Amino acid sequence: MTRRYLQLALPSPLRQTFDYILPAKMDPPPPVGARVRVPFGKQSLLGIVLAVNEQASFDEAKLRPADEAIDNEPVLPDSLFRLLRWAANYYQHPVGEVFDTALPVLLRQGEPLAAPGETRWQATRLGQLYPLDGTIKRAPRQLAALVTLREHPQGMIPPLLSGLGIDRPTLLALEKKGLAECVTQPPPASEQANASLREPPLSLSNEQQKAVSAVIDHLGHFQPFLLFGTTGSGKTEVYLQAIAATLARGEQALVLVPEIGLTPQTVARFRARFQTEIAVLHSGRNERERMDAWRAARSGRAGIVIGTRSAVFTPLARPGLLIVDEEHDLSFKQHEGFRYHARDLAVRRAQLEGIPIVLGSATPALESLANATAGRYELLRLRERAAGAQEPVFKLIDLRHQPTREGFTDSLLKAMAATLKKDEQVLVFLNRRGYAPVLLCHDCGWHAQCRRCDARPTLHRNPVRLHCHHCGAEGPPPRACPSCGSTDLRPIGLGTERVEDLLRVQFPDVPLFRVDRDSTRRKDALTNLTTAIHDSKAAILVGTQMLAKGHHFPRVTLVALLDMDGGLFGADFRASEHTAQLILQVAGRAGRAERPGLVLLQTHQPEHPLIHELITQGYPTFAERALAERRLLSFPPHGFLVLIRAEATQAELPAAFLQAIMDAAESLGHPEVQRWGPVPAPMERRAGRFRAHLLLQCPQRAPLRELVTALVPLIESLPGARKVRWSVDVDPQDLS
DNA sequence: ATTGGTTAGTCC
DNA sequence: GACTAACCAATT
Repeated sequence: MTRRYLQLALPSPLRQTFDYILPAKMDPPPPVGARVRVPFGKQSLLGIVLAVNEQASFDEAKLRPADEAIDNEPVLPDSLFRLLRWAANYYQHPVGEVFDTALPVLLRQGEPLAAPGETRWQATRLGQLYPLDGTIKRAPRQLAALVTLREHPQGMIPPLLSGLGIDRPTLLALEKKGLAECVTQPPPASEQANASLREPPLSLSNEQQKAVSAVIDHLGHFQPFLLFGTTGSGKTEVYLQAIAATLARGEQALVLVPEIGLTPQTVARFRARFQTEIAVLHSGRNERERMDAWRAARSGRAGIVIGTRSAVFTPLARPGLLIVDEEHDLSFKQHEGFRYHARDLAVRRAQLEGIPIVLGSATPALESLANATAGRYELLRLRERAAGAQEPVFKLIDLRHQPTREGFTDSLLKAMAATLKKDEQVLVFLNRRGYAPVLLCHDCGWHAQCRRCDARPTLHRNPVRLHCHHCGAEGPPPRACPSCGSTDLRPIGLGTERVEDLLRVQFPDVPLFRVDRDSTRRKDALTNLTTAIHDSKAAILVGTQMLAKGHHFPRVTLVALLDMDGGLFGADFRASEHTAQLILQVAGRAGRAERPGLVLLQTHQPEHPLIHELITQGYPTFAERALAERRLLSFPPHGFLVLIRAEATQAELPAAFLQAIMDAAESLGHPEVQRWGPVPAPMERRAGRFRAHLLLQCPQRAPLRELVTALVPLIESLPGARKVRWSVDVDPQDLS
């Protein structure tokens, strides 16, 4: 009798799999994708079976037997299992940690796959065909049990079986012979996703109808769509009707939304339309709630699954449609650990499942636009705003040679007063929270500096604090200048708190709502603010990008962008793309109902081609220009990037380590891959650690992937690898 | 001698 | 990452 071996993915940062002896008691062996408990050093860990092999790939004398099988069926469907293995390879991340990120915490701790009552016993294929007059005749109880199971091909729940006098040992004996199995089965039709609607669908414009039909025509086949529709053009209704068709086929839909976009309003809109159970997955839910939602999705009970980034890993019993809303949003990329991009993985998943995927945005990522132009995605345009709503009008206010009061020009204040007088609302956007970004000594030029970062802490007023937004350090501001003793310390620059103060003086009788991370920290604060805003007539809303995403304020007719100049000249190659997206998102808040909107942009650069082209020609023209620039530089999507980061408390270590990587890479060939660095990170010191980068760049994906695949094992064996924190970021979203 | 703190190596 | 054996240095 030859020994067999389990190849496992274990939750460990080591980029390898581990082999264990398959103990005799595990018969039949756990299937690929099942959880197994094993000893690991002095610990006991749960691993995922990647393969059952006839041979070990490790010194057999050192192998230990596995302890216990947790499941007798795979935890994930095959498509998802393959997605995760592919992702571990693509993102060069340890496969064990990849599975760890993808599975609910409770499942990783050994919680049963099925909730109580969800397991069913059934005859296996062999059990269906097995001759009843053969050897089993000598085991009458097993024979009777098998006959009963054969009569119930949809499976039987344990209480029903014990009611018929069939006990567990008998069933286990049948299982051991491979004649019966205990599985978590899709629930019977009565419990399955319900396709009927609670409320009738809205009527569609021609464009919307075309989009819905295009998606429905491809149900059952892989096809990516880019749904490019301006704010208010009714993208959500397209999703809803495509989902309705998916449910009608008895299939499930998975909807990914940005972190900030998963508001109770979003979920409420889905609940109002559909009869089916909706599973919701986001960071605000506790582990028990996540586990329940995960099970509802996996069992097929929930027809719709809505969630943020990590929900892309939710198993579906009958996958039918994938949707990524606001697909350009940065929150789809994980910025630590397993640095996956949920939008990209969603496309890959749709391909593995053989189902359509819709990427929706008013301001698509340049990558997605390029994919549409290249014909890899089918472009669905929604140009008209719904129900007669009009496009907002943009106007630039030249900040040069103009007196400003705390950042406001006179013409802006006048426009605000006029709007408020009509009982309409004004939205003032400034992407900087706190009171002022700098605290400066007027006598000697000293300014406050974070002790652990190369950054200035932001002054907050309520409570009065100096707060570093990069490392979280905070403390009271000095009462006198530490350098010269002067008490003339002045806040320089604008944050939302300061704008709030100024506007309360300027418009004392108008309700003012500030919406940023600080004002919405308390539970339900955001909900309370939005309802208060909806209940107000004239009002001023001051806020950061939190205001720009996902919320509808029908009374807002004037949007003021105080200062977008900062974003335009950011060092990062995506800075202008993100700024353009932000400008249009904020602008999209204006005039959504029957009232037309006005958008005022204050800028020192009124002739800047980006701003000018964006507001006169629109996003597609801007995108064309931006894509042409990217092509010249071989930046994404006309080239591919891998960023290797290193950080350490000692200043020289990161650069030295990265230089060692450069030297190691020398012997690996692939001269077509460009290497930049090592260079210090844009903010060299952050949270007390010095940081440096190495950028690998190549117009083609393949050579870059080959180089990185060969390089990562070399990095791991480098002597300095344990002295610095390092990471490999495939397709980095930013180069900081 | 004992404790505490760092370091290098293993984990199948 | 978790764990440990090995080492060194300061503390009793």
